[in-house]
Amino acid sequence: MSATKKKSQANAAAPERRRELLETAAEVFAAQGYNATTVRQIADAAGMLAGSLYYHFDSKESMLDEILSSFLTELWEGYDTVLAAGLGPRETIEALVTESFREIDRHRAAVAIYQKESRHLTDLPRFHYLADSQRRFEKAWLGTLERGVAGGVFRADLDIRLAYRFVRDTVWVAASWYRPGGRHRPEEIARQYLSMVLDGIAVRP
Amino acid sequence: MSATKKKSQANAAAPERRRELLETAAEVFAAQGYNATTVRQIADAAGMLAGSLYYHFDSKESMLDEILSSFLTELWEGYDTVLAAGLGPRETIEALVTESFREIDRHRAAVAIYQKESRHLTDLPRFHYLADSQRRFEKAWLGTLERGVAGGVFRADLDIRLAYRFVRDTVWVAASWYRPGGRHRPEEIARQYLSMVLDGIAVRP
Amino acid sequence: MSATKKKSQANAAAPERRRELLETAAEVFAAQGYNATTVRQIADAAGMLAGSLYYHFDSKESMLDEILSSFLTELWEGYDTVLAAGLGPRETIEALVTESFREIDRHRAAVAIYQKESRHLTDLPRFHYLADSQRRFEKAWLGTLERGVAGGVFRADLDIRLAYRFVRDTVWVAASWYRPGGRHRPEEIARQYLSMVLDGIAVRP
Amino acid sequence: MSATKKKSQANAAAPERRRELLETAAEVFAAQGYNATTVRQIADAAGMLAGSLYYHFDSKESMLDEILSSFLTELWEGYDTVLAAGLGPRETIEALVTESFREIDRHRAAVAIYQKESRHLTDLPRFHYLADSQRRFEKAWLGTLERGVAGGVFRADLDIRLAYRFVRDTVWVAASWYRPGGRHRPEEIARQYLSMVLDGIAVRP
DNA sequence: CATGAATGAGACTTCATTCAT
DNA sequence: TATGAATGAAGTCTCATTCAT
Repeated sequence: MSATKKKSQANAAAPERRRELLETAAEVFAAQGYNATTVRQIADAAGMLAGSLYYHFDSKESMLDEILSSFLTELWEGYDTVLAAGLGPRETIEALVTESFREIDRHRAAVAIYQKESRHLTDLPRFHYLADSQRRFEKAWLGTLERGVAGGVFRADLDIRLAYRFVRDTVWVAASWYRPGGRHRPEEIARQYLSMVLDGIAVRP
Repeated sequence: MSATKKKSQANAAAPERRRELLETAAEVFAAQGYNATTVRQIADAAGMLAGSLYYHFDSKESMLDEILSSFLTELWEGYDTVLAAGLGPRETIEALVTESFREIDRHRAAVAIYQKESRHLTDLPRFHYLADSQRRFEKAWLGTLERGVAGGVFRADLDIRLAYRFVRDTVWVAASWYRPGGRHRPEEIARQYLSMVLDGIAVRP
Repeated sequence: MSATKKKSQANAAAPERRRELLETAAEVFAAQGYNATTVRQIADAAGMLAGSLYYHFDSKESMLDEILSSFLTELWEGYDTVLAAGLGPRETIEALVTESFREIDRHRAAVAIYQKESRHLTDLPRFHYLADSQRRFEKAWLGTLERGVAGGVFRADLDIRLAYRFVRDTVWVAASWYRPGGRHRPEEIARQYLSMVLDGIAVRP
Repeated sequence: MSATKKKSQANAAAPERRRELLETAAEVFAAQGYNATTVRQIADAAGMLAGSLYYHFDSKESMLDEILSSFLTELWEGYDTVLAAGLGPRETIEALVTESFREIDRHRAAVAIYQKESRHLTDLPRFHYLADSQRRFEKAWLGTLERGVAGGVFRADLDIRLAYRFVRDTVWVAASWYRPGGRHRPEEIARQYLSMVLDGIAVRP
C-alpha cells in the first residue's frame, strides 16, 4: 500500500466516528428527505462545521451511498440465511417478515430513506445496486409465494404480483411510523402483521 | 366583473390552463419529489419558460398546495358520502377502500406526492390542513374498525391501531406503483386488496 | 407627417389620459422610490393592467423622464421670470423661494422624486438635462448670494457655497413632508422659511 | 465558548471582517440607493463573489439593518449625553447640531442611506426602530425649541413645528453632499450652519 | 384602448464543496 | 481533525416589456 493513499474513505483507523456520523446523517435524511437535508444540518447534528464532514466523507451522496449499501448488506445477510434454510413457503414468509421488522428496528432511518429515495436514485450508476437488490428481493418473495400457491398453502385465486406488492409494501411502510423502543418489540409486530397478512382482519365465518 | 380584482391565483377566469399546468406539475413532483423538482422542469414539461409559471401561480409551494388541497377536497367528498351512508363496518371498509382506489386512479400523482411529502409539510402553517385531514382520516378508519370489532365482524385479538395502519398503508402505497389505464380497473384492484386484507393470503384450513 | 407614425408617444390626441397617468405614476414613484416601484403598481393605481401602460408610454423610464422634464420646464418658466425682473438680491431670493414653494405645491410628487432620484439619474444620457438644470440653478442662486454679499445685504462672514447649499436644501427638502391642501398655503410657508433663513430662529439681542 | 452557537450573524468572533464589509455595503447603498444596489455590486466592491456575502450576513436586508441600527445606536449615545447635560436651549441646539455633524463625518454613508430609505422602511416590522428613533428625535428637538421660546431665546413668532423641520432637515441633508476629509472639519461646518440657523444669512439692520 | 399570457434577463439566495490554516 | 472563509453553480422568483387578440 503506497504512502499516498489519497484522501477520502479517509482512515479506516477510526471507523467508530464514521459510524456515528453516518447514523446522525441517516437520522436527518430520514426526517427531512435527502434532498431537503443540507450538509450543514448534518454537521450541526454532529456538532461540527459543514466543511469538517469532508474530512470523513467524499460527498453528501457518498454518505447516502454508505448508509444504504451497508443497510442492504446486512439485510441480505439475514435474508440469505432464511432463504438457505429450506423452510416451507409459509414459514419462509414468516421468517422474512420477521427478519424485515428486525431490520426496521435496527436501521429504521436507513429503511425510511430507502423507501423514500430509492426510486430517483436508481437512475444514478452509483446506485445501480439498489435495482439489483430490488430484483433479488422480488425473485425471493415472488418465488416463495408461487411455491406456496403450488403447494396449496396460499390462495390460488389472488393475482400473485398484486399479492407480492401487498406483502412487500405492507411490511416496509411500517418504517415510516415505527419508533424503536416503543411498546412493541419487532418480533411482536411481525407476529401481528403476519396474522393480518395471512389470515386477514375479518372474523372467520 | 370588477376591473380591480388582483390578489394572487391570477384570474380564476381561465381555470383551464391552471388545471393543465397543475396536472403537469403534479406529474413531475410525483416522479422526482417536490424538493428535487425545479421550477424549470415543470415549465419545460409545460412548454414555457420558468418565469412564465409565475403568471399563473404565486410560487412553487402554492402549486403543491393547490394540488394537495384539491385532491383532499375531492377525496373527502367521496369519503363523506360513504360515511354518511350508514353501512355496516365491513361494508364501510369495502366502500372506503374502493373509493380510495378510485381516487388513486383519478389523482395518482397527487396521491403519490401526498404520500411522500406530507410528513415534512405539516410543519408549515400553510399545510396544516394536511394534519387536519390526517386526523379525520384516522378517526373514520379507527372508528369503523372499532365498530367492527364490537360487532364481531373484525377479529378482536388484533392491536387496533396496528390494524388501522396496516389497512391504511396497504391501500395508499399502491399509488407508488399504480399506473392508470393498466390491466386492472381500480374497482378490481380494490376487490383483490379487500380480499387480502379481510381474509388473508393463506388458504383457510 | 408620414402616415406610419410608429408607436409610442402614441397619440397627442388624448393628452388628458397621459397627464392623469403621469400624475398617478408620479405619486407612486414619490411614495416608494422609482426603482422600488413596479409597473404593475402604477397600473393598479391607474385601474389597468401593466401591459396596457405600454400603449401610452415607451417604458417606465420614459414616464419618469416626462415627469421630471415637465416639472423642470415649468419650474424654469417661473424662475426665469423672477431672474429677468431685475430685483435686488434679497427680493430675488424671496421671489425664488416663494416660487419654489409654489412649485412644491403644484408638483409635490415630481419634486420628491427629483430629490431622491436625480443623483443616480445624471449618469444616464437621457437625463443629462438634470445636471444642466442643476448648474443653472447653482449659478442663479450663487450669483444672487454673491450680489447680495457685495451689496452688503447678506453677511460676508459666511462660506458662500455652504450658504448656497443651506438655502437650497432648506427649501427643497420641504417636499418630503409637505402635503398640498394642508394648514399652510405655499406662500405662507415660504414667508416663514424666508424669515428663518434670512433672520434666523434666535431672538435678536 | 460553546461549540453550538449558530443563529445568524455568523460568528461574532471576527467582527473585523463584518465591519469592513458593512462599510463597503454602506458606501454602495449610499451611492446608488438600497434597491438599485445589487448584492453582486457589494460583493464586487468587497472583492468576493455574491454568494460569499451570505457567509457573513443573512440577507441584503440584514446588512441594511445592521448599518442603520448601529448608526442610530451611536447617534443616540451622543445625543443622550448632550440631553443629559442640562444645558440651556440654545446651547443644547448647538451641541446637538455639532454632534450631528460629527456623526455625519463618521457615518456619512449610513446617514445618507437613512435619509433616503427610512420612509419606506418603517413599514417593515424589522425596521420599526426607525420610527421609534424618529419619535424620540422629534421630542428632543421640539422640546428644546419650546423651552427656548418659553425662555425668550428663540423667536416666538415662528411656527414651532415648521422650525423643527427646518432645523432637522437643514442639518441632515448635509450628508448628501458632505465628503469626509474635505476642506471643513465637522465642527467648523456645524458652527457655520448654526450661525445661519440661529442668526440668518441677512445682515442685521 | 385594453387584456391575457408569455418572454428573458437578472435579482437574491442556498448549498455542496474546497482549502489554507 | 476541525475551522473559517470562500467558491460557483444552480434555484426560486420578479419584473419590464412584448404582442396577438
